[in-house]
Amino acid sequence: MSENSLVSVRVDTSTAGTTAGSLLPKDSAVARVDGELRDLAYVVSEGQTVEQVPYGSPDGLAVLRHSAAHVLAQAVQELFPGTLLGIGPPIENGFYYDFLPERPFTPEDLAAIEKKMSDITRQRQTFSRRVVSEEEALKELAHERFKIELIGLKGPAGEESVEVGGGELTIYDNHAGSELMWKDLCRGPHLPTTRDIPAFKIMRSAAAYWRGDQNNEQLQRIYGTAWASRDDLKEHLRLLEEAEKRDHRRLGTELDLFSFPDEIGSGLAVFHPKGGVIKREMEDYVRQRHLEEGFQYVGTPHISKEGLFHTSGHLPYYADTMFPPMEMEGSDYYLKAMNCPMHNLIFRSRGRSYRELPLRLFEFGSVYRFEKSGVIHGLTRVRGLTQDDSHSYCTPEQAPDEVKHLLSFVLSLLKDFGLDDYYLELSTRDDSKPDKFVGTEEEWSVATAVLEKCALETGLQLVADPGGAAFYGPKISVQARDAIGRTWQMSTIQYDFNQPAGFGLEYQGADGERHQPVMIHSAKFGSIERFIGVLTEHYAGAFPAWLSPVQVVGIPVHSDYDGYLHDVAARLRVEGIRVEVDDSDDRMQKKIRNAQKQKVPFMLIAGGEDVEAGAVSFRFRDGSQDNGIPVADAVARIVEAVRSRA
RNA sequence: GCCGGCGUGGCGCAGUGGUAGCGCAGCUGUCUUGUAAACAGCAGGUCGUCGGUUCGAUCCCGACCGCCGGCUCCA
Repeated sequence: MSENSLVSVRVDTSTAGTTAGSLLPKDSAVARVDGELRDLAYVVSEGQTVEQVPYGSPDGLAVLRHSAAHVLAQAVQELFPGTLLGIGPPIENGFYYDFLPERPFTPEDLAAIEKKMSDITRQRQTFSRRVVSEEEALKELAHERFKIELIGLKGPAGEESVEVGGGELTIYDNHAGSELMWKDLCRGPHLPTTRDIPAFKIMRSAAAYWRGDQNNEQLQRIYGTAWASRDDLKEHLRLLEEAEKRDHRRLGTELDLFSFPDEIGSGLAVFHPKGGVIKREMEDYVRQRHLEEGFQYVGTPHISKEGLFHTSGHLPYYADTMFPPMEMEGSDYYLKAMNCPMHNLIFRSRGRSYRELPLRLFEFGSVYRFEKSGVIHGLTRVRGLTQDDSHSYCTPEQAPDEVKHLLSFVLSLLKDFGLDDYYLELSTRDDSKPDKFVGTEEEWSVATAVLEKCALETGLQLVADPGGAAFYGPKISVQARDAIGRTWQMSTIQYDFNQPAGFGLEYQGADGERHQPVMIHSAKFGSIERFIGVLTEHYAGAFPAWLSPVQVVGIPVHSDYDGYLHDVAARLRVEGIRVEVDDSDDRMQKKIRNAQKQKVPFMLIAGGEDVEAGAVSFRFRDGSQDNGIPVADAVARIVEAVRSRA
């Protein structure tokens, strides 16, 4: 990321032997010397190129966050002697450090730790780098068993972590004056002193498995955020607050859209009338679009005898994530976790001709997945969900066109729901775990090549996801970015050569022979529930008019005009508009406030002036107004806004 | 599933070893005139569930259920 405007110095005879920092402007966090990040204290030699790495640059931020992580660890060890260190890398927006304390941290502990960190930064302790041999490192860090483990893991050059680089081992010492305050195994680089960390804040503590493996010991992780300035920190905290206001779980309650009654069970949502409106509008629209795209609407039950899921191959693989079976009349019945097996039976219900292909079946299929208790999250991770699920049965030759067809269909649908910022992900099999995937290498590479080619043709960014495939075939997924930049897996398109074989699916070809079709699985929203959750956050609850539970609220300036607005409402209602008149005893101002809080797209206000003119006055969600609009025009305007899905 | 935190009227929150309050919402009444909160009164909770400690538990302890933050996982 070396930009032209940044200072770049070539070391000559006169500057050789000085430090990198002495050649750079004050706002440099570290230096880049011949492409490598170095401490500002790095002693340069002739012929080297020294570049500035400002605090606000990506590398500068990573360094200052890493330095903040060190300060955190130092604070923790000063307050809680005996606490062992894990790792402490910079991450997006901040940093964390993992610890093994004698007892987990309390909120009070975190406050004390933050205060101690401030003390350390005020002391202007220097970070100084020291190269050590492996023997020295093992000796100095003998009491830190996690660090010892990392030293043991030190691989050849190229395999690097924040603790141990590929080449040499280094320890960073923190000095206050000449006194050694603390040290940590670290490859660096760091800011010159603890005082140079411009702004930080401790955010939360949580548990994390050592080296990310749930078979390992669980450590206590402390998360912090750190920035190049106080203002940046404030802005970050403001964004977090903003995100919290958009949280679909909160908006779901405030807007009376849905809830999760404890009595039903974890991860099982009920949609209230207002959420039901959104759900129905989405479903109606998507059903219509599927019909237009050549899909046939079908219906299947929620449960099945277990044999079906053995045939599909799901049961031996995914019994863990299915609800346990119910025994009835000598058979075990399972709640379905996927719809494809049942669609396969529809395909197989009679002989099929090549003339019917691609045969496209579609339904809103409700499935149940026993997600682990800790992963359930609002509408985005539930145990009962409805997929807008389709299966296209086609010849292998037709498969590429069908995938392309589905991709463009999916993308146009997302666009209609205001999501137009996305990238694709290609999930492939993990060759090191052949037992998790069914089918031959040949089949996988054919299927993967088809998906990859189609994905690349969209011109969208394509990200690899090795090992992320379903057991029966590779997958393209659409990762959509919402209004505040978070990404969500929405649509999926999967190429499956396995289930057609398992179910013995076949069609009669033009040659009179029987052939096996391939099937392309696709969910456009993914799950209706998740999509509603994502849309809620994307729009911060202010849904476009066509999806709004209440599209128009009539607000009389005085109760004398209730009747007039009821007449206006009736004219809207015959156009299919969801309209209410607030004829309660509240003042007009209160009614506006209520409608505003419910994020109603159109408020129609009427007083004496409007009645005389046969008009109404618009107030929009953004607070702007358009007064004295003739009723016929107002109706037309609202109808148009809804019809155009604007 | 794991670690930690939390669970008080519909919602948001106080609070205490001697069976509970506030704001909003609700109901009733009096009001209502131009773009984000009129006023008054009333009603509403066996303090998540089940055990235990105690003369006595919403408060202390345990289990379970649920929620939250992470980790792991996500066909």
